[in-house]
Amino acid sequence: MAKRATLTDVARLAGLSPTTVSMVLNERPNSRLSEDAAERVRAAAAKLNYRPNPAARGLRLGKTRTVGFISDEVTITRYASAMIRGLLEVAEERDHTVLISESGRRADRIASALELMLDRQADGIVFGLMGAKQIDVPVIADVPVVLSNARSASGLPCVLPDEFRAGFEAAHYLLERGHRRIAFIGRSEALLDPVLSVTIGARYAGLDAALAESGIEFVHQVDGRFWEPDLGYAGAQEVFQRTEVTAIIAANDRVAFGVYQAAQERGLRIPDDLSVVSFDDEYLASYLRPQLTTMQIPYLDMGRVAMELVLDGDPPTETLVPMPLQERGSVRALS
Amino acid sequence: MAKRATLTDVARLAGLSPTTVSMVLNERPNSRLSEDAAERVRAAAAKLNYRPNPAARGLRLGKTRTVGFISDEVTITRYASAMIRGLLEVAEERDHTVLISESGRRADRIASALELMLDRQADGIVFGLMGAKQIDVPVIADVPVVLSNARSASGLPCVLPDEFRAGFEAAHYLLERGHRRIAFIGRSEALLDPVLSVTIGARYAGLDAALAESGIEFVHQVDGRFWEPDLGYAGAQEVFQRTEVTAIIAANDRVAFGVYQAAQERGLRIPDDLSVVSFDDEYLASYLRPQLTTMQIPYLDMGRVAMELVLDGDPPTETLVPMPLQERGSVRALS
DNA sequence: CTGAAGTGCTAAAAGGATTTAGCATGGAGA
DNA sequence: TCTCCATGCTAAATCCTTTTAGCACTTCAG
Repeated sequence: MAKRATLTDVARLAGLSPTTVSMVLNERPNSRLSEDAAERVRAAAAKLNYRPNPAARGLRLGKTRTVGFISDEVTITRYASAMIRGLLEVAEERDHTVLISESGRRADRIASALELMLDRQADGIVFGLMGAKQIDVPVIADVPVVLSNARSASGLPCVLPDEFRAGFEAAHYLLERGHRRIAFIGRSEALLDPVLSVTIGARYAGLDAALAESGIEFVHQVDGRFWEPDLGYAGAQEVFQRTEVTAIIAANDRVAFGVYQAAQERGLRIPDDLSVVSFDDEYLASYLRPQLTTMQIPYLDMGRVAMELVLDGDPPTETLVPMPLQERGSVRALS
Repeated sequence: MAKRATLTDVARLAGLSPTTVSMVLNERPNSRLSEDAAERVRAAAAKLNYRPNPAARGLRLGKTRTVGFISDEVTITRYASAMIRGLLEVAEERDHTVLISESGRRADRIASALELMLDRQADGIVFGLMGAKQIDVPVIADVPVVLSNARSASGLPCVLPDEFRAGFEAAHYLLERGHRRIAFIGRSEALLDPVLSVTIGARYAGLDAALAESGIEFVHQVDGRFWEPDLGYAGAQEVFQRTEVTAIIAANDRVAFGVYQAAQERGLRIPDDLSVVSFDDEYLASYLRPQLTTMQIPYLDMGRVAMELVLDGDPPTETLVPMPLQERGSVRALS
């Protein structure tokens, strides 16, 4: 593989100066160059397969066409990696690349990841969290910063899922299908703390608003802060003992998984005897049988939007991304 | 935030030349500089919070301390993102950063992702696949390339899980605990095609070798190429109808998930009535109850090893990474 | 006493792109 | 005829770091 062609090589071949070549290739607005020259430049560049040297360009421009992505554990866990896909998609569309770094949520590691990105002269920075929480990010003046699925106390621009609407729609979906005796598993005061979640409150509020609109309340609610299958299993058992329901809303898919297990043990068939709706759309949701109807956390779109905001600059304080309903087989319409 | 200090700024403050500063900070071996000068340089650098400009350095050196990672869908799916964690860990230890790009397994997209990385002057490239398959990667002379969880027809250096040993150990684990009547679900001739998998053959061979060592054979095997819960469910039903077993080896965790469902329906309790062992260690494995004993695909370590090989240069043709046994609750020792 | 070797440091070039300032040329207007 | 302006292009500076070549001085060996 021959050495990479430089601007000077192109200029020589085209019989013009590097200045001219640069101007043509960058299509500078106010440079009145002849169409003939432009044509020769383009031909020469193509012939030599010219690629601008990013280091040289970065040195001169102070821009690197690079965006840094720092996350608590988005990259490295399985839940939220769709966020990266969104970031990468947009970056590629806009001819940027993405530098990735992990850091827990320990402030010092965040700071050092950030420093790394700034050292590398990233043109912008996206912070992404797996769960929508509040984080402290050092404020930086130089480059645009956007938080994806997170909020900061300092009011940095952020992208969050529209949990209120999702909560509303989840409940509405059941109500619309005639359900009136509905239980909820996973209510927790503790989760209203922004350190743990900045969106759960909206999820609750959306659910409650939908029920209120129909003039009803949950027939039973199970408190629970740790949203794992255990909670769903025990919670569903509690529901079955206390009252009769036609539907259960689970705080997330893992809780719903537990509900499935409890239902099966009790001989209840989903969705014939019990409808289930939940939140998140983890991959688990499509493995269950019947597959789970759930409100998706839009990691992909949050990634896309965050990247767009960073690249466009001047992002608004808060951007909400819709959580689409994944309609599958766990809900039955009552006649 | 004041403008970033340059080498010249440091030199001025230290009362020395940029040359000297560069030599001190890079600790060049054969430059006999006074300890006094070195001390002054370090003090000045610290005071100005000097960070070398990576673009300038990259321009001069032709190195970027950057490694490109191209994958089919490792980043963007949930299964294998631990590989990235491994890559990032090692990169950080060695003061490198990772550029990430996705591309399906379509040759043109791979080529363009590769071109992107070379454009950006990556010092090395790692290709990572979610499932261990064969891919065609254009051979490049300039930079080291390592395949992680993949093999190429052209014999590029690769890192693969040690499936033979894993197969052997999985079977051995059951045999050691007194199991003799064992079924296997997920045998498939078709999967021996390297386009679909380059490791399944070894997995089978390891299983067979362990049984052979004990002088027995599987009491029943279920063929199946698509390793989803359906196969496990139907396969287990088939096993139960045909014969009596004390243990089932599932081709992967999703198949095992189906086995769990079939067992539960039939009133068999795991591990009391039926032991289950499988492969992969997806996160599903720890959600099942009882949790699944499974041979882990070592994505993290494959990532680490691949990055180390790229950074060290001159990687061997094939490196095997052990697949650790995740010992959980799905196996019972027969008295 | 002279030449060689060693010491501690620096000037200047190189790396490849972008950008500012400005050089010829030709035509239009006075 | 002379000035002015537009046109089409280029020389040279700039971004920041690394590296080569070498300067000026001292010490040592012969």
